[in-house]
Amino acid sequence: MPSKSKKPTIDDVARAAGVSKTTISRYLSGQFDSIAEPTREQIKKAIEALNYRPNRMARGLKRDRSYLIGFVMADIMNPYFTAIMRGAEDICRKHGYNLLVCNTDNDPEQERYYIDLLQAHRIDGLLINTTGYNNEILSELSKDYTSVVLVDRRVPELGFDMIGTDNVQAMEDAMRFLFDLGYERIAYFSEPLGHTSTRLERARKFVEITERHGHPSVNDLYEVDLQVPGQLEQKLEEFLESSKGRFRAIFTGNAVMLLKVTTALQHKGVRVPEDLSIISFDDPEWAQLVVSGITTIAQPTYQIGVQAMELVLKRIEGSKEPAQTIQLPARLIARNSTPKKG
Amino acid sequence: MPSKSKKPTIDDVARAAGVSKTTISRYLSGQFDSIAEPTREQIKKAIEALNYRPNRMARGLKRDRSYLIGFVMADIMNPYFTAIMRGAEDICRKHGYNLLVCNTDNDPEQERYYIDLLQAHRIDGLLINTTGYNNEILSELSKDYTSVVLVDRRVPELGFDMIGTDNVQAMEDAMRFLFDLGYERIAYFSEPLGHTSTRLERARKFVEITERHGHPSVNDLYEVDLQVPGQLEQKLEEFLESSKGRFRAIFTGNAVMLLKVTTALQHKGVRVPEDLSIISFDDPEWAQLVVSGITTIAQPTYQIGVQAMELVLKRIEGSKEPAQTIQLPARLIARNSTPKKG
DNA sequence: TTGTATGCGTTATCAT
DNA sequence: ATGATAACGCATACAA
Repeated sequence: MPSKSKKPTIDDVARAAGVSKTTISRYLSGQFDSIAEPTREQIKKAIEALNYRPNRMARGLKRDRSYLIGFVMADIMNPYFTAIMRGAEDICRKHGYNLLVCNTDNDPEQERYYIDLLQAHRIDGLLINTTGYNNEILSELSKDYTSVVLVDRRVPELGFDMIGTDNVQAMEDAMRFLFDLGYERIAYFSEPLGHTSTRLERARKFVEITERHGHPSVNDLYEVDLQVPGQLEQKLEEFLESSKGRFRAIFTGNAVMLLKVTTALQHKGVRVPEDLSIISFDDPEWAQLVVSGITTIAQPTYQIGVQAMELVLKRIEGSKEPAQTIQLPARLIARNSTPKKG
Repeated sequence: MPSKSKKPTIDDVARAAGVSKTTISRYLSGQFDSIAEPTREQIKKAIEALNYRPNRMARGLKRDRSYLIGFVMADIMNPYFTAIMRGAEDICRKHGYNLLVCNTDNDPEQERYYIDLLQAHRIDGLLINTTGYNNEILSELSKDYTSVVLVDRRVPELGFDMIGTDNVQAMEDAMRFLFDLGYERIAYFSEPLGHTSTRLERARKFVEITERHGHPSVNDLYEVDLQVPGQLEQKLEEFLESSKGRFRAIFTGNAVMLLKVTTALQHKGVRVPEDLSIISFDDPEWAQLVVSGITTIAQPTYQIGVQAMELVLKRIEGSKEPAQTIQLPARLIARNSTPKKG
């Protein structure tokens, strides 16, 4: 048979079952009690025989629902986002929706492009980890009936549901942990703060706590752009020099930074924890293996994904509750990279 | 204004621009030369004023094209698949398509569920890393005009395009590398072979090469189910015992196994590479950090994703070329975990 | 319990 | 260069 074997439609099924398409439609939407037993059987057989799958584009057009949910993240290769995606995907599947995954590389333009595309697909909901530079667009999106949930990064003025880690609490726990251990000098290495709420919250809290303890504060907040070759090495050297002889630690803002710092340290021949201690946000799978265990702050990534999806689904089902901001607690995992002084 | 601000349609634009919807449609599909300059301007303005986005469900219904591409993988949290996804996504975006990401956990039933759902969305193409238990379904899918490209795992009887790593060559390179170094005993640790072509190819080749060299062969092929607690530790112990005193190495089938093995070894107090050498398929970011560098076989994951997407797009555009199987070369990265004998 | 008719937002055919 | 109209596959209001 030549290639023109198009997919069967509801009309084909109706014909095969000897009833009208309305009845088929009823069957498809589960209104079994208003269908006679024998016809129900007929329909079932016809559907199986034809291997019929209702066309979601047609259904979506009619019902104004796509059963598509957008997932827009900065970097889908980053295990942090991947874990969130995994959680979101699990819930999504359970509810018969599909995930449209988009990668922005933290580029506002790419983000805009994708929001447009997703709008064209008439997504029912959107999970987004926004660059923070497309607020007006996001705001309009929500006016058009699309439920938006902010993931990881917050944008208060948008009034959307938001879910992420409790960064302030996490930072406080971590700093207290370090001070209790006797650290005299702590540097915080972050990617450029920009408009990224996560980075901003952590950095600000770091400065605040560090000042409260009479430490050099701002001077030990290092913003490094990992795209610029040599920048990390230079700032690292800067800190190592200025903190020579002190009981010191480097605190990295995420697993990417941790990997880079650890690698650079290894090249420099700096020993962890003998010469320098390390602690980091995120808990990559390899944290326990490197330098006999790196102390980390594990974020509930999977849970964030799960709850974000649950939130958006609730909105899609019509919930009109006021927007909520959920901050899940992080968990500090002490390992050998942060010993006690002495 | 209350919530009923539905999205503008092509009719709204037509009205606003003072022309018929046909003309708008022409404009949208880029047939500018058959539209007068002034009307073109009108239309442009109207579209911007209304913030109009053509509805892809409607367009899809009419043109029988969804601009959606399915991406069905065993584990979207595994960096191996993530890297592939990243490559696929990059190409996808360039062509105005969207990725529908699905996670199967290697479960045939979940795979079936998703194939169904994707069919309902009338995906134009599918990238799949199949469990190998749904061949008939996949076969029918392709009859219905859906282009399928196999990623990573092959299923010859399906006659689909396939792209992955050249496992045979990679295994040969790695084994020669080890033999040249003087290894007397090599164990291969794989996840359960099942129907997974990748695992089968590597394991078979391992046995073949090992026999050719007069080694114990099959006995040193370990299939371990990581879900079963203690199984890895037990088989590890088995090998360590039986190979005591020999110049030996463990070869792991992927990064997941490598992580587990390395962790277990660390707990056992086995030193790498003093007591035992290690080499692994995949090149996770942390490979260079652990035990002063683990020798790996890096697969061209990003490239696989790129080419897989390019293949599927070519099919969507109508290519009728015979199905091709592309095997990209892997790259052995020698590090300190595999020293020379003596 | 079942069927008829209309419309969802597009594109395509055929006119003008 | 532009427009009227008929599909695309489904859901729904209204009839019977």
